[in-house]
Amino acid sequence: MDTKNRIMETADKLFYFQGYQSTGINQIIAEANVAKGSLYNHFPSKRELGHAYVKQSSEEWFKGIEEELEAYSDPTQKLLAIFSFSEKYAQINHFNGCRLINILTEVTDQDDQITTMAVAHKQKFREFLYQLTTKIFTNSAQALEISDTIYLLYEAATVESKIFKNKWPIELARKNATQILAQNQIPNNK
Amino acid sequence: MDTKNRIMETADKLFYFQGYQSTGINQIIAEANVAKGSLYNHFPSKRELGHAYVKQSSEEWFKGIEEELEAYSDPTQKLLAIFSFSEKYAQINHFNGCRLINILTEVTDQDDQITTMAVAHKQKFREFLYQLTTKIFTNSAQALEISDTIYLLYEAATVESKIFKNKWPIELARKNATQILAQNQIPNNK
DNA sequence: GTCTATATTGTGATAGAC
DNA sequence: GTCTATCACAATATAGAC
Repeated sequence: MDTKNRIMETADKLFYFQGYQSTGINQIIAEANVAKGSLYNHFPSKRELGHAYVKQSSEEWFKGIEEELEAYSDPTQKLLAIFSFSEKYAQINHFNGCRLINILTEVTDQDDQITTMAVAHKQKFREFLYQLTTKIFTNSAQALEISDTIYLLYEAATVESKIFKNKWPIELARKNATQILAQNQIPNNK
Repeated sequence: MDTKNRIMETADKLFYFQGYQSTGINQIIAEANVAKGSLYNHFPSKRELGHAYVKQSSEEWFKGIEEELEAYSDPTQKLLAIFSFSEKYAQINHFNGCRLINILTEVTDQDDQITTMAVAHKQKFREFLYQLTTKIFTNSAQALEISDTIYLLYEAATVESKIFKNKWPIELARKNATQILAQNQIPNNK
């Protein structure tokens, strides 16, 4: 593997599992077996490496979600499949939560590009859910309310499964999302 | 105000708004107008100051919740009042989220006392909600499912209002919690 | 208890040889 | 492009005067 990829892989592991602020350049170059000069050749600063990490984290996450949803054609099933992805993601990542939320919490500067990119990622996810939901509910206000509720449930599932190191929040979020979609989808034929 | 309180007040402000890892001892003593020796007289290490911060954050939060709920006697109204508290807390704190979740994300060591205390805080909140919910639903399994769902909604509201710097997640969480309680509370008289 | 001064280690970043 | 060596500065923590 080439130098840049070794740096990125090590940075991803350390930024995510050890924390962005708690991880120094020295540790990254040591574990990636790269000289300090080489790192600064590819990334002019730690912040720029952070930007690359955030960009990659977002892209990989959406890639994973889209692959998971590919298996379904029904929008309701697609919407519920996000919780299956959440469970897989959590298991692979030892219940360490969302890369974007984690770094957003660590970088408190609102004007920092890391913050901007993380918020944009979440906004993109909300819109992704809304697009799926409008295929089920034609009323756009109702669709937005339902898609954002599913968004809240998904996010809570991620954060709380990290806190408790357990998948119960994901299961419960999925159950609630299922009920919400079932309640609203078919009008009561009385 | 005495030295210890000045340290605690400054530490609270900086740990919460600037971040625990991003805040150094030097900045705390400078802004609190205290000498380094004085800080280390009261707190033997930064970690111990962190423990005190977490303990105080948890106590203040529960105090705020309990004061908010005092106004109501009906358990359903009490449960919904947590979202009114959330809104007040968010507004006072400039949508900076939960002190416990934030520091939990920054301190990645699972064995650290800060982590343990933050998880215990969340567990205590879950039990608090469960106790209120059992007053409405006698079936304990159903009560747990409903109380944990409200817990998830509350947590998502806090985290997402921090991300978007907006109260819409709190309003939406409250609306969903209202529906869940209404749907289950009164059996359909057909 | 509070202060000044200092010790020690680690940080992000740079210069220049190869 | 990658390396070694080194910079200036900030981190946590300690020693000892008052």
